[in-house]
Amino acid sequence: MTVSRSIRNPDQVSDTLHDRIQAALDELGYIPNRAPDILSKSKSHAIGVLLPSLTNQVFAEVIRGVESVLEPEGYQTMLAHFGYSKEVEEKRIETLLSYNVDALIISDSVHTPKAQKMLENAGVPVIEIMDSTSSSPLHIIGIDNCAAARDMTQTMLDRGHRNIVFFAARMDTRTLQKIKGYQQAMTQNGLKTVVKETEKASSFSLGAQFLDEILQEHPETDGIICTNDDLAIGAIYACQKRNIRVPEQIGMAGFHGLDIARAMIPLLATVITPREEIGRLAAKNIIQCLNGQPPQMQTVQLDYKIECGESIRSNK
Amino acid sequence: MTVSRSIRNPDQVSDTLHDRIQAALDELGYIPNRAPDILSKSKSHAIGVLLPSLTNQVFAEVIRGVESVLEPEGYQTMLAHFGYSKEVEEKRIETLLSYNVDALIISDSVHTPKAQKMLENAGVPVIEIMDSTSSSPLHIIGIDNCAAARDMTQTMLDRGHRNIVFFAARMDTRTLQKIKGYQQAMTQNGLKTVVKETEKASSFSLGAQFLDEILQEHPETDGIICTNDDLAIGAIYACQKRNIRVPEQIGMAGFHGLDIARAMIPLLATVITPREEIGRLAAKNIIQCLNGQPPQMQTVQLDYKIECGESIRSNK
DNA sequence: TGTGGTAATGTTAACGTTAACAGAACAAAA
DNA sequence: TTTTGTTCTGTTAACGTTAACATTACCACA
Repeated sequence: MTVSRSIRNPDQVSDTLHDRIQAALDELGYIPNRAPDILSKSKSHAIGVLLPSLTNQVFAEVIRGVESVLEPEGYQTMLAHFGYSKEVEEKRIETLLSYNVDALIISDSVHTPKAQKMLENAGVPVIEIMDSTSSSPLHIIGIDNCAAARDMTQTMLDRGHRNIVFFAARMDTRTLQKIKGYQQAMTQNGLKTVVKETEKASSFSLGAQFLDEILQEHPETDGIICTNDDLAIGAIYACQKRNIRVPEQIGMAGFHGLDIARAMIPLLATVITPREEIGRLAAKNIIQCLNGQPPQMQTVQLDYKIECGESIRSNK
Repeated sequence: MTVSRSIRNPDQVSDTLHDRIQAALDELGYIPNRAPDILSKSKSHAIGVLLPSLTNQVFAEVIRGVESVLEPEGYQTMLAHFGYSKEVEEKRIETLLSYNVDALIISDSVHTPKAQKMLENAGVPVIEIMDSTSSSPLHIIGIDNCAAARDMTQTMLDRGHRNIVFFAARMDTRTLQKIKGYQQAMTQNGLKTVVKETEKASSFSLGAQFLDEILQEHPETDGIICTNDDLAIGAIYACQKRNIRVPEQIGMAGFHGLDIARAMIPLLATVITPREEIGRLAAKNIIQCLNGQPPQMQTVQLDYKIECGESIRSNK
C-alpha cells in the first residue's frame, strides 16, 4: 500500500521511504499492472476505436484526430479494425468491451444482431462516426456522403460531362450512400447510371483495371466519379497510358482529398472531407459523456468541400 | 462456476441447464470480462505491436502480416504507435506491458534508458522488426536497409546518373541506414553526397517541396533517391510541372514498392521490401516462443528487390 | 511526563473469472 | 436396499491494486 501511495501520491510518504521505494522500482524495472484496477473499478481509461481498415489513409487521419484529444485527457486509444466484415466487427466489439473500454467509437450503422445487442447493453457511451445519414439511434458525427456525391456529380454535369460512370469498391454503407447520391443527380438529369463495383479494397491498380474494363463495356464514357481518390488516380494513369486526355475526353473525380490528390498532375477533382475533425469531435464528445455532461446533439453533420482541380472540365 | 463451464466447456453441463444459461446470456447480452483472467494468469492472449506510425502504408502492411498469423492462433493484436518519438515509445511500451501482453513486437533498436530496461525486464518475448543491421541483443527480423540503399544508388550510377541526391524524412534508424548505404556507394565512386532531410513525415507534397529546393541549391542534380515512394512520386510531379524529363534529366528512385509505384507513369524505380512477410515471420516466431520452443536464429535477414521501373535511365 | 494532534504506515476487502477440489444427484448393478 | 461409478453442480482461493479505515510514530506543548 505504501508503494502504491508512493507512486501515485508521493507527498503522503516520507521522503526517505519514497526514495528507497523509487530506487527499488528502478532496479526492478517495475511496471504497474492495470488488470486489478480495471477489475475493481470497471474503468480502463481506454477508449475503443473500431474502424473498417487501417490501411486506408482516411481512417489513419480519423485516428490522429481522436488521439489528439484523448491523449491530453489521459485516455488510451485501443484500436481495432474489422476489414469491412460484419462478423469480424462483432468479434471486435466483444473484445473491446471485454477489455472494459470506457467508451466506444464505431464507424458503421449496420451490424449483426448480436453486435447490435452488445452495443445497446454496452453500458458505456457509443458514438458512430463517418456517415451522418445513418439511421442508427446512436450519437453520430460525420458527413452526408450521399449529398457530397450528388454535388460532385452535378458539378461534373454542369461542366459538360454526360456519360458519367461510378467506380465503387468495398460496398460499405458510405459507398452505398455515395452511389445513391450519384444516381439521384443522374436520374434528375434524365441520364443513365452505370456503377462498376467490387468487394475488393480500392487501390491505384484497381482504378486502372476498372478504366480498362469500362472502355470495353461503355466506350461512350466521358466522366468517372470514384468512391476514393486512389481509384481515380489509378484510372488517370490508365488514361495516360492509352493517350486519353483528362479531362477533355474523360473527366475524373475522386473522394476525400488525400495529400497526393493535391500534388499530382492534373490536380484531382475531389470531395474534401473533414476526417481529422470527425475524429476530434467524436473524442471530445466522449470526454463530455464521461464527465457526466450529456451530449448536446444527437447528430453532428460536418461540411465537405467540392474541389474541382484540373481533372474535370472547367466552367465555361 | 456452472455458467463459466457452460460457456467454455458445454459438454460438462447438462443440456437443460446449458440451454437455460444460454437464454439468460442472450437476454442479458453478457460479455465476459477479461480483466480477472488476465489478473490471475498474467496472460492476456494479446500481442503488443508497437510501430512508429499507422499513417505509413508500410506499417499497415506489416500489421496485416502479423494478424494473418496471430488471428488463427487465437491471439489478439494490440496496436500502438509512437509517432517516431522515443519518449512516446517509452510510454507505449509501459502501457502495453501494463496490459499484460504475452509478447511484444517493436520496430526500432534505439530507446530511452528506461524503455531499454523495461524491455529487458519484460518477462515476455520481445522481437524487433524492420532493420536487420540493428545492434540490439533482441531477436530481429528485417532487411538490410543500408545494403538496399547502396544497391539502388549503385544501380543509378551504373546507368549514368552522377550527381545523385538523397531525400530523407523522419530521421529514424532505418532512414539513417539508407543514408549510410547511399553515402558508401557515392564515396566508393569518388562522388560528393548531398542529403536533404527533415524531421517531418514523408509525403507527396514534401517530395515536391524538396525538389523545388534542390533545384535551387544544387541545379546540377541528375538523380534522386528517396527514403520512401511518396517522396519520389511527389518529386516526379514537381518535375512534370517544371517540364523536367524523368529519367532523362533527373532519375528518381523510391523505396518500398507501394501499389501506386507500380501503377503510375513513369513506373517508379524502387526497392521492393517484404513488409507483410516481416510481420508474418515476427508473429510466427512469437507463437513459437510462447509454445516453449526457442527461436532458431537471432537475426533473420530477408531479401529486398531492386525494381528499375522507368524513372531511372535504362541500361545501355 | 503526559496529552493532543498530525504525519506516516499498515490492514482489509473488493473487483470477476476459473483451477482445483468437494459435494450432490442419479443410474445401474449387486 | 445398498454399493459403485458417473455425471453434474457447488465452494474456495487466487490474481495485483487501491479505497477506506485502522494503527503507529513522531513532535509540540502544557
